[in-house]
Amino acid sequence: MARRESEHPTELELEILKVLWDEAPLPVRDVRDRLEQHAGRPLAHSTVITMLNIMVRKGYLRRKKQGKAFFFSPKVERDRVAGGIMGDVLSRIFDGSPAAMMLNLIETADLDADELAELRRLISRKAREQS
Amino acid sequence: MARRESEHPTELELEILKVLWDEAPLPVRDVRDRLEQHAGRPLAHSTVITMLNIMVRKGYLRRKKQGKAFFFSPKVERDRVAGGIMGDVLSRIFDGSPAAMMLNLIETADLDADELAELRRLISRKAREQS
DNA sequence: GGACATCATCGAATTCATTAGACGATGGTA
DNA sequence: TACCATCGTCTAATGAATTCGATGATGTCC
Repeated sequence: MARRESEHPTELELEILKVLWDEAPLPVRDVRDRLEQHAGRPLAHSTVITMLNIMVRKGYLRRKKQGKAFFFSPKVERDRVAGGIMGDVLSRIFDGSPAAMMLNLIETADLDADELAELRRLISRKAREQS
Repeated sequence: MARRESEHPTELELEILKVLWDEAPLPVRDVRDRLEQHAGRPLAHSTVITMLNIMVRKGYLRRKKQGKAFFFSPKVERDRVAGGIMGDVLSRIFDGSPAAMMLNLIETADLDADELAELRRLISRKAREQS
């Protein structure tokens, strides 16, 4: 046996999603251009089509014919994908402890005073919402 | 062409690291047992050996002969691996914005008041350290 | 010493992710 | 209409991750 299909977008899939979250629907050619510009990823036209079709099959994208070409749009929300990946990291790396994850974040990411203040603000707001 | 080797431990590699972070050095047989017990991952003996050797090659583990069998130990620290993965997610998913990452964490992970309070405490402490 | 249990090496099979060329369809244009 | 630019499908190659059997080396015990 071997590995099962990943339950989250793979790296290239994520790059493509980011392109389409920024702007959609887009035809293959434009996706290809933006991948090269923004992600520094020069790919053959057919490579991009293949990826896009796979992503449609996986349910990440939808496609619709406009004129003679297909246009692609995200079918999954950015926050949902991010949340899925975060939840995965949370359980797999930090054994489900948000505090451990957060601690690692504030130690690893090199945060300045403003950023720390903003994080604290976010937490306070969340705490108020809950009570 | 195809994908380059992952710069972080893969899923199975991470399971193995977790076993060895808990207790090391361990011989293959014990690693295998713990993978089955803790991670619900029943693998053939040779499979585990293969993985362990790959991980030695990648620099994740070191091995030493004790008696007739090899014993394996982590060569990378838990915090460093976690930090590497977090940094990767931070840049790839959240475009390098810790605040965005944090926001997602506190929205996604279902945190109670105590946990929120602890997170705030962590941030305050970090802020004090910096000033 | 010989049988049996242990342990590691090697090679190989599978599957997913990535990459792209060959080829055919289609529509516009000279 | 004949040619060219576009666009999509299909097929296939490569490599990483995972999985394990066959095989051989090395002890241990009676």
